Formats: sequence, structure tokens, C-alpha cells
Amino acid sequence: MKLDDAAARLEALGNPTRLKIYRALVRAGAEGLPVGRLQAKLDAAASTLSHHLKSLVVVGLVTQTREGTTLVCHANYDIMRDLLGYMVEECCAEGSCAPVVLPKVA
Amino acid sequence: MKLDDAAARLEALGNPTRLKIYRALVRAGAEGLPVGRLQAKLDAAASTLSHHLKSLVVVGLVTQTREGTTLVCHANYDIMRDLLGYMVEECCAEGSCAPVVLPKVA
DNA sequence: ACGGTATTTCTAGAAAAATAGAAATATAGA
DNA sequence: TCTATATTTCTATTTTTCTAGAAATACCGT
Repeated sequence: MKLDDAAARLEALGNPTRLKIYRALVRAGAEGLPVGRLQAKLDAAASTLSHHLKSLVVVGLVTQTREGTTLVCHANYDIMRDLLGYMVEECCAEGSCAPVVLPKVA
Repeated sequence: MKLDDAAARLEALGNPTRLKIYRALVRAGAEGLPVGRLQAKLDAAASTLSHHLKSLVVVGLVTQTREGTTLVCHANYDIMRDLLGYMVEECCAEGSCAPVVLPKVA
């Protein structure tokens, strides 16, 4: 991942509303969440939410699949993994950020 | 770490100039880098750089120590580790982002 | 084709960020 | 104290982001 891409993705996540969106999508798991559900959950205007979602989609962190009249959103783990990988590689001294190695929760 | 803090830190890193600053500080290691060196390296106006540095200092990602007339900047690994930890915990499905476990470079 | 639900795009205003020149501050040394 | 160097703060301008209402579009069922 190039620095500019990483910065764009970090910026996309660097807004409370968008970070909440992303977190909600991760928690929703593989089935994802319809835009409408997100809207209810976050209590934002539809147009505002759509705007934020677009930011996340543009940088690849979120994907959308249409199911009839509803748009279902999914967290894109591949991009997130690459982003975290970038941060660990480029922005950590060896060992200093290693504790990230703790995702062995399950 | 609270969501708002994580978002603020991600936003701080979510700008190409600031991400370059942070990366340069990581690469500089324990001795850090004076503001002037950063300025030369990034080729930005002094006031602009100072402004960006402040953003990073405010969210705790960078610390500064004065050495005579020069201000030396350091990456704060603790905050970065916590931030990465937050992202792995809150924004990853178990396993999906695990490959972050690769920092065993050295 | 029509009606309804879901979502986006358009539009616009307010707030915040980025940029950088000029002036101010801090520190060290003569 | 005066000078020089390093850096920040002040100020202003331009650009971008955030917000959300209103209108438009997409899709489905009848």
C-alpha cells in the first residue's frame, strides 16, 4: 500500500461517525448491514450517512451489495488488514507496537 | 481507548504530510528528529509544518523535547500501539485482520 | 404503468482544515 | 544586552468537509 492510500484510508476512519459505521459493520459480520439499519443505529440524516458511506466505499474499506431495494454494506477486511499491516511496517519500531499481536481472542 | 480518541488519532494520521512526518519520526528511532530536519525533509513551510506537528502532539502521537534552541520530535509508540490495538479489537473480525501479527521482522 | 420504500444526488450554508507570510518568542553565545 | 538560529503564533486566504433538506433515482410488487 502506498502512503497516500494509507493516509486516505486513515482519514476515512478518522471521523467519529465513520468509525462508528465501520465498527458496526464489523460487528454485523458476514451478513453486513443495510444502509437503513445503519441510519437508525447512528441516528443521522439519510443524506449525511450516504455521504459518509461513500467516503468509506471510495477508499475500499466498505463494499455494498444490492438486495432488492436495500443496499447492504460490508466491512472489507482485506483492506483493513493491509492498512494495519502498513501501519505496523511503516509506523512502528520493531517490538514497540508488537502487542498488536494480541488478536488471538478466539 | 475511546472511539472519539481513536478517531482523532486516525484523523491526525490521515493526511499525507502528517503520515510522512510520523513515519520519518519512527525511522529516526529513539533519538528523534529536530523540527528543522523534518522541514528540510518534507519541504514544507515552517509554519505549515508546525501546524501539522501540533495536530500530532495534541493527540499524543508525537512528543517533543527541547534541546537548546532546537525542538526534537519523537514518535510515541505507546499511543500507536494502543491505537492499533483498538483497531484490531473494535474493527476486525477475529482472524480477518490477524496477519497484522507479522511485525516479527527483526 | 403506478405506488411505495430505500437510497442517492443536488444544493447550499456553516464549520473546519490547509497553506504560508510576517511577526513574535525562546534559547544560546559573544 | 545584542545577534543569530529555531520554532511558534498570528493573520489571512483558499479549499475542503460536514450537515441536512429537497428532489431524483432504483427497485419491487401490484
